[in-house]
Amino acid sequence: MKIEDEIKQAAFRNDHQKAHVNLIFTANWLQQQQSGFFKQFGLTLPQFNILRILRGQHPKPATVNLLIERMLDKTSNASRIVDKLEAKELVTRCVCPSNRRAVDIRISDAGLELLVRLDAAMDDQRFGVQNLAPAEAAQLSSLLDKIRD
Amino acid sequence: MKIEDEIKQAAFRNDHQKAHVNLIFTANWLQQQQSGFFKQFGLTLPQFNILRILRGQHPKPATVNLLIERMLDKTSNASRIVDKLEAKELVTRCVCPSNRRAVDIRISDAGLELLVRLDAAMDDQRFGVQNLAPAEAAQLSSLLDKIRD
DNA sequence: TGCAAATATATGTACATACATTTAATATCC
DNA sequence: GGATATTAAATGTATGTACATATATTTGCA
Repeated sequence: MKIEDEIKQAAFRNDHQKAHVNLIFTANWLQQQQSGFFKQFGLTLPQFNILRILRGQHPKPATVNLLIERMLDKTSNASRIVDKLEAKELVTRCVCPSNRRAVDIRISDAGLELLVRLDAAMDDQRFGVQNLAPAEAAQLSSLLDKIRD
Repeated sequence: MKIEDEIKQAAFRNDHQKAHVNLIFTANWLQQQQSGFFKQFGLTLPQFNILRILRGQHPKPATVNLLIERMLDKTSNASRIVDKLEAKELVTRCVCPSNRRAVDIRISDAGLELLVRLDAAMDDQRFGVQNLAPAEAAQLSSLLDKIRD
């Protein structure tokens, strides 16, 4: 659906403003699609992102600092998200032996198993970007890169 | 900067996954740019969005329902955002005379004056979408519309 | 008329975000 | 070696988000 109809607003001032609003709106739409998906597995999107980073490190540990660096949203509070994952026993946390200020965080076996199930489910799930032809997807990435220049 | 470098991740599985991650990342980046901007004026982004809707209605009142319909993020809690705006005396709220279940919300003179200052400041501010040529901005909108089909 | 359903908003709870501050451990410099 | 600065993580507070529930008002129909 065109963005004008989607948000029931009169015309935009120009193509830039329209693209801007469309970008915020669409990313939000995508995030809602996904959070509904993750909820089936008892996870939130940030929790999933952290689990995925931990799998990338596995079997090496990650510190909170490393999580913050790698997270898509750099300003969020990794420490408290790890709290929730630890409560679900999807990760382990223990003081780093070589630097007792830092904390070694590792994905647990239960966490790895959960991600396996998620991978399978995600392959079945068709998120919106699948509506684009491969060339269109590449072009979208290129336009987005330009915005952040 | 290319998205691969931005999030320090190895190659993506395909153009679709890359576009997807890029979309979430970029919209987040934009929102952070903006929320820093609005903070100078003592507002958050959702508060600004609601003020803008109220200005669009002015001098007619809006109800909470109307705000929810018009807001970009439809699931957020308009009632409590109006609480904050009311505390700053940027809006007024009173029971609708013709339907005492509903509440008439209006932007105050102080709210209108704040938006005038914001408009001026936003014209000076160059958000990322300005990096795109007009045709590119139009194409971005068209790609985003396709994703939500 | 009176009672149930629908509507408009507000409130409660859990979680996430943004940002400042605190606590503890380590590094640095004199 | 000891005071000070730096670093890593956790915590506090205010705000926003998501979703369920509560409260009040109006509507509609038996």
